[in-house]
Amino acid sequence: MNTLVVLIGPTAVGKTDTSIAIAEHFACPIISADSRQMYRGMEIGTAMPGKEELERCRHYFVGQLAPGDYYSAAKYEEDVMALLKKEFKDNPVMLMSGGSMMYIDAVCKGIDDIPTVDDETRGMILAKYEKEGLEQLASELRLLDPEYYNEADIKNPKRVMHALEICYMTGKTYSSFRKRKTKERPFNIIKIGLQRDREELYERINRRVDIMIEQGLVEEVKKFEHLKHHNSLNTVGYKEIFKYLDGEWTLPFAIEKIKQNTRIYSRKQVTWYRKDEDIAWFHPDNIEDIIKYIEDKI
RNA sequence: GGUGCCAUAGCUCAGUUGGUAGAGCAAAGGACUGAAAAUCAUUGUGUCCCCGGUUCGAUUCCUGGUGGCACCA
Repeated sequence: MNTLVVLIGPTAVGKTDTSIAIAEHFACPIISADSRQMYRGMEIGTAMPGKEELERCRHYFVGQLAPGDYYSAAKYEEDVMALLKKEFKDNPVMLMSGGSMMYIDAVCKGIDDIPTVDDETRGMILAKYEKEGLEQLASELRLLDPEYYNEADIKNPKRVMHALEICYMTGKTYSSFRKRKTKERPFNIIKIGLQRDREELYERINRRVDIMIEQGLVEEVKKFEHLKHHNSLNTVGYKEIFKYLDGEWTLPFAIEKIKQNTRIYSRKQVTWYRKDEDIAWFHPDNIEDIIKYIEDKI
C-alpha cells in the first residue's frame, strides 16, 4: 500500500531541512502544508524554502496563490487528494510537511462536505456582524440552528458567522452538514513530529526573526502594503511590520512583537499536536532514526 | 543643596475614607471542520521600597531613610 509520511512540528523547529532529507532519501516530492507559504512573494516572512531547496526537491503548494486568492482547508484536502492519486502511481511514498494543523488534519482525517460559501452570502453576513454585533448573530443562530448553538464557541465571531452563512445559503442547519466523521484513506499515514526543548526552540525563533530582518523583511512587507486587508497578510511577521510602516510602532518594538507572536504560534501548534497520539516524536538532529522509523513502518 | 511628586504582579498602572489588593499586557495551559501564522476562551502571579511611630490592626496615616522624576538654586 502507498504511504504518506506526514512531517509536523512547531514553526522554526527545522521542518524544511528534515523534509528535504526525507524526500531525497525516498526520492519523492514534498507537499507543503503551510497556509502562508502558499502565497507568492512572501518568501522571507514565511521562511519559505529557498531557491536551492526548491531545486533539490519538487515542492507542491509553495508560492502559487495570489494574496487575494480564496483558499481553505477543504480546498487543500481536495487538491492534495487529487495530487496524491496521481503521484502515487510513480512514488509509493509521498511526504507532506508543514505546520498548518488544520490543513494536515483535513488530509489525514478528512473534512465534512459543507458547501463553499458564495461571496454574496459572505458579504451579507459580514455586514450584518459589523452592523448588529456578535450577540445579535448568536441569538439568530440559536433560532436557526439550536443544535450547533449549544456546542458552538458563541463568542468566536468566525464560528458564528460561518454557521450562519451556511444556514442562510442552504436553508438547512449548519449542524446537518457537520458530521465530524473521520474519512478512510486509501493509503498508510506515518506521522513524524519534530520537537526541541522550549528554550532551544525560542532561541531559534528569535534568531530566525533577526535573520528575516537582515534579509529585508521590511522591504518585502512594503510590497504588500496595499493588500494588507487580505487574510493572507494577516500573518505573523507582516501584521507587525504594517504597524511599523503606519508609524504606530517603532521597528525594534515590531521586531519584538514578531518574535513574541511567533513564540505564541509555536505553542498553539504544540497544543494541537498534543492530542494526536499517532505522532512519533524525534529531535530534528536524529535524521537517521527518523528514516529508519519510516522504513520499518512501510 | 531646596521644594514638589512618585515607589503596588515580569511590565504599565489602578486601588484600599486603615480590615494585607486588581486591570491591561506578558506568561502558562486550552478550544478549533471552508479566512487556521486566523479566531476565541481560561488561569495564576505580590515582603504593596526600607527602618520606626500612631493604632486592636498600616500597603494605606506620620517621622526618617533609600531610589526615581520634575522644577528652583
